[in-house]
Amino acid sequence: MTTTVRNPHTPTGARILDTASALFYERGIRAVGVDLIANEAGTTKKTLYDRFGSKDELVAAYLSRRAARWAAYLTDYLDRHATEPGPQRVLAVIDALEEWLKGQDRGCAFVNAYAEIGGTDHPGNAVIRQDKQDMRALFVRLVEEAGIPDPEVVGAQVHLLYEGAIVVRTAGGIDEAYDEARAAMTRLLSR
Amino acid sequence: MTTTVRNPHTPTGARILDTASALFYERGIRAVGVDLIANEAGTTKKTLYDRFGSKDELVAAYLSRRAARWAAYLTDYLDRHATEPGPQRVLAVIDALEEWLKGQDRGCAFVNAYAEIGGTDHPGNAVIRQDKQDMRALFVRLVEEAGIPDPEVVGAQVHLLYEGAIVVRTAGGIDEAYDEARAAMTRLLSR
DNA sequence: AGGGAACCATACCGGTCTGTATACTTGCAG
DNA sequence: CTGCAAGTATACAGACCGGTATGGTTCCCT
Repeated sequence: MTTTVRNPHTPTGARILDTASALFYERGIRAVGVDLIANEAGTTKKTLYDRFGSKDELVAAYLSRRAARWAAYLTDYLDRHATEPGPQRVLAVIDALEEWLKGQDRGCAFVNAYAEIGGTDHPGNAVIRQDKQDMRALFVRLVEEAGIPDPEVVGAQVHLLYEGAIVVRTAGGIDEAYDEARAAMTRLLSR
Repeated sequence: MTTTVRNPHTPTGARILDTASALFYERGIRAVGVDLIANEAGTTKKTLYDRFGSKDELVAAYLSRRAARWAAYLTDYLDRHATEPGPQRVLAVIDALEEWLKGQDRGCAFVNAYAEIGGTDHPGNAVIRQDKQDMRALFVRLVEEAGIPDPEVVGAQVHLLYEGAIVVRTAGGIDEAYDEARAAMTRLLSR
């Protein structure tokens, strides 16, 4: 009897996840079928299910990896563009976001995923919630390191501006959202 | 030859729209099929298509009516709870939102719809964009009536907090989001 | 009287959905 | 050399998708 431990970390598994990630983000989760993913990845549904077990778990893997990639991108960006603690380092999160989403109009992958799976028992929901809490914690930490009073309060408020800016920019089609967020953050971080 | 002008404003048409609205909001657009809508509304697909022409147009009708209802609800709420112009009337928009979404976890219908149809030529996209622009214009007007300088700038900033609060509250599961938004708005509206 | 809007019931269309089954090949590690 | 993970190819299951076709009934307005 062989227990066939599911291991997505194979060359084809990686190709499947890459393809699925691009399609899920670009078109939405329900809009993309496993047949399409397998074809575009140059493999078969059999292998997809051998690697990921179900579409839901593939979706969860997509969200997890996107969260990890964004975290890595953001950390790197901050270290390269705003080394010193201070308000500028908080604002630089918006710079990183703008760069990360440049030329795209699909907004936040987690907000989009929540629209499709929120309120269900889908394994992706934990990832979504975690991403928002992580972003909040990051803002609190940056505000604290900037030596600003009440970092818990101010960090949370700045986080709201960050999330609002993505929504307004993408769903609202308002290009100035990022600039507005930086200006509002500057006010909240002052004194 | 009869030109059969499509008119959704019939008793059954209203029932279809009511049913579809509840299902679309609760489960998402692609997750709900026209068969289910017709059954739940106690009618047939034939009548659904006679009234609305296509699923896309039914979705657009759902979004349009939700925008109209929220606008009416908000106007009424403000007139009853914060008659006088001033910062309190701006904050009351969050009160109204909290009441409007009370006991629900599906957040903003327009953000959710954008996640599923954004970037396509779906007729609902115009409604989504319009809703965000209307909310922005409302905030600018309320800030202006409050006698606060730079209402265009401050109104836009307050709008970011509003949109951010919905996302953080629902997708992030953070209950304090509304309180945080009111506190941040108070700071942006001061002096 | 008659025309048409509104509605119900049912069946069908081609396609897509997630997921499984069967059977085979390749390459590597003990 | 053998056992197994990883992969390909193809077919199928059963449900559901949006949308159309056919045919009939009720009721109102002219």
